[in-house]
Amino acid sequence: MTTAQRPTLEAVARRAGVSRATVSRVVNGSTTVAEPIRAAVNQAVAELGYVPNLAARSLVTQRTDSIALIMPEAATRVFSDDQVFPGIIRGVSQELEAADKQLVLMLAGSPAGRDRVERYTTGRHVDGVLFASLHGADPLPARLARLGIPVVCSGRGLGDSPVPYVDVDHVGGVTRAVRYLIDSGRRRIATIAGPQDMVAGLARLTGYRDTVAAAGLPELVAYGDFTRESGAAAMRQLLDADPDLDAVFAASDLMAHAALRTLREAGRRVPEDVAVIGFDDIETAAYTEPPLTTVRQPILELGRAGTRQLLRIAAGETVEPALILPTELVLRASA
Amino acid sequence: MTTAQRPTLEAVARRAGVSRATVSRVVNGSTTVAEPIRAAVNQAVAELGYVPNLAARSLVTQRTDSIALIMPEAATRVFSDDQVFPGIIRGVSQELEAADKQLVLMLAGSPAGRDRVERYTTGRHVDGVLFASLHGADPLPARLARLGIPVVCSGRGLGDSPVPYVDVDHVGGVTRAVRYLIDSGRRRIATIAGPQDMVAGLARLTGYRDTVAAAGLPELVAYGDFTRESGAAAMRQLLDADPDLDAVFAASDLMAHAALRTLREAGRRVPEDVAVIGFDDIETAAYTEPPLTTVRQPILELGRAGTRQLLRIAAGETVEPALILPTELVLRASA
DNA sequence: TTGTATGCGTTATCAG
DNA sequence: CTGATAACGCATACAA
Repeated sequence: MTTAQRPTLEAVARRAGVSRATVSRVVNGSTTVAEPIRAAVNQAVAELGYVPNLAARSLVTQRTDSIALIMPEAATRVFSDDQVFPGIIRGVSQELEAADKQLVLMLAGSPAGRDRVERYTTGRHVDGVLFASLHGADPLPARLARLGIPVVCSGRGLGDSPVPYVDVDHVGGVTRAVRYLIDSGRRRIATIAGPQDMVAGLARLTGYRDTVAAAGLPELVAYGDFTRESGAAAMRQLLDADPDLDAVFAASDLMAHAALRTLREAGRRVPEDVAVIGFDDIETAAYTEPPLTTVRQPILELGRAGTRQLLRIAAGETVEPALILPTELVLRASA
Repeated sequence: MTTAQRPTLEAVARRAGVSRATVSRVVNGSTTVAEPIRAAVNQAVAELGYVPNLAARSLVTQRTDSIALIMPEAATRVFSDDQVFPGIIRGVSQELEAADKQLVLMLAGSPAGRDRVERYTTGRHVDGVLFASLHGADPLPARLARLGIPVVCSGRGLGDSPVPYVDVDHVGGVTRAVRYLIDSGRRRIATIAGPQDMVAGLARLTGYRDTVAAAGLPELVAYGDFTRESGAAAMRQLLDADPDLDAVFAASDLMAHAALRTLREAGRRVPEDVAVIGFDDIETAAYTEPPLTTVRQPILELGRAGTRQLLRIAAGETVEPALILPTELVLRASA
């Protein structure tokens, strides 16, 4: 284990026969350095394999060149089977890579984890914080914002906080889906709603309610938490409550997938007897039996957009308080 | 944007009426501090909301209290639909949380991303590096190890590098699966192999080959890359090559899922005509038509174990060069 | 047990 | 355009 001493600015300076300050200038791309000197320095850097010490740099610059992505750990469990979790991360990562910043990922599950996130972020160990899939009305984003720390929520949080957010057009997507069912002649349209402590759950339910109400149709609601198990249970409830229902909109593809099976087990044909539409457009949606009609949300873009906003704030710009990404109805065989 | 000046050790010291050194001792839990003084310091820390500056600390300690998790970006795409990606991350995250270290996630997709990873890790900006799902014979892990940087590979890399790794028992799992097919009376057992530039792809194919050979049965191989599309294509090839095959082992559940559909489209009943077994045990496996028999790998544990090994190395301990986690055959309806 | 002094590797402010 | 030199905030050897 040869802990090879890492070359410092000083070493490079000696080798190139210049001062530390000059090396620093070259390394940071200052334009006020004579060409031959710059070349000499660059050569020394290459020869020694010099890499700046980030700790030292950030001590003086007050920047860390890293941002934190906070996700409730539940998200990684609930969404383990869809693209939300990996999608957000990939989006964030892509945008960060372009900005040459690091991604510090924090999964806040336990209360201890929450504390840890709070300590870390309030401690200004990162240049900005991106929250994803917030549950309930978390006060942390607003607190960070008050401390002057750049914050963005990817997926709006509950409650009215002054924190900028990006989200997808839940209501618009659901409205299109339910209206499509209505236009296809469905009249007893049920919904499997998502968790009501998340905007994604609430907004999708609202979209359903408003649309069936506007058409003068009755509403029929059961609740799940986006998972398959909960979707199956909700579908059974719905069937019990109204054996004659002829369509169901599920607030997640996972729940829709489970509904498909539950309907089959109950002897219903999809889409002949009951039409089914989901939300997300996970990859599996194209492989269900029958393939699932669903509302696609641009999940990767959600991560990217949130990150872009965050970087802009960190750069001192001001950004629009809300950014809504479009959703799209993807027609397959289930409706 | 009130950039409230953050309190430093100095400020706490003044407030508590002691020296900086003493505050530092208390903050770092040194036992050689008199109780009343400790109390006074802790109170001052609380009142001022003091949080240590990590950059300053790591400048002097030479530690960063963070580790990097490197994943080829392809993994997040290919595995977007299964648990591998989120599972590893969750496992790593859990173990890191217990150790109070941060997770720096790097998705190395493009060549530029690779360079970035290399610069960052060789620059000793993290206390250790965990590689996941290596493709090909990446020289980076070995190079880091030579530089004295703690490294572990989660999922063994190709080639014989001296880098410690943790992996699952691919061969054992596949052997059990194929033997189960043989014991069920299947005689024309095909396989959809994974990418041959990854150990996961290679080892699973080896397990298949050895087992059918030992039983004196013919081998029938088509190749995929773990994705559904590739699985569908491979299944068609297989059917063309041997319309009478009566079983297929797919090296991933995604490919098995696609095979299920392809078989149905080809008029085969599963499991009556053709038995199907997958590998991974993703959540979707329980929801396919019919539910998929598969080899379960402990993916979360893979992340955890890798992280534990890494932390031990970083702590100066030596660890076993290889750690193999058991796999398990999960019987459902498809075989 | 506590305080003093030093240095970690950079960037930034000033002279020259 | 370049070179001293002073912070940045902390941990630690050493002295008291």
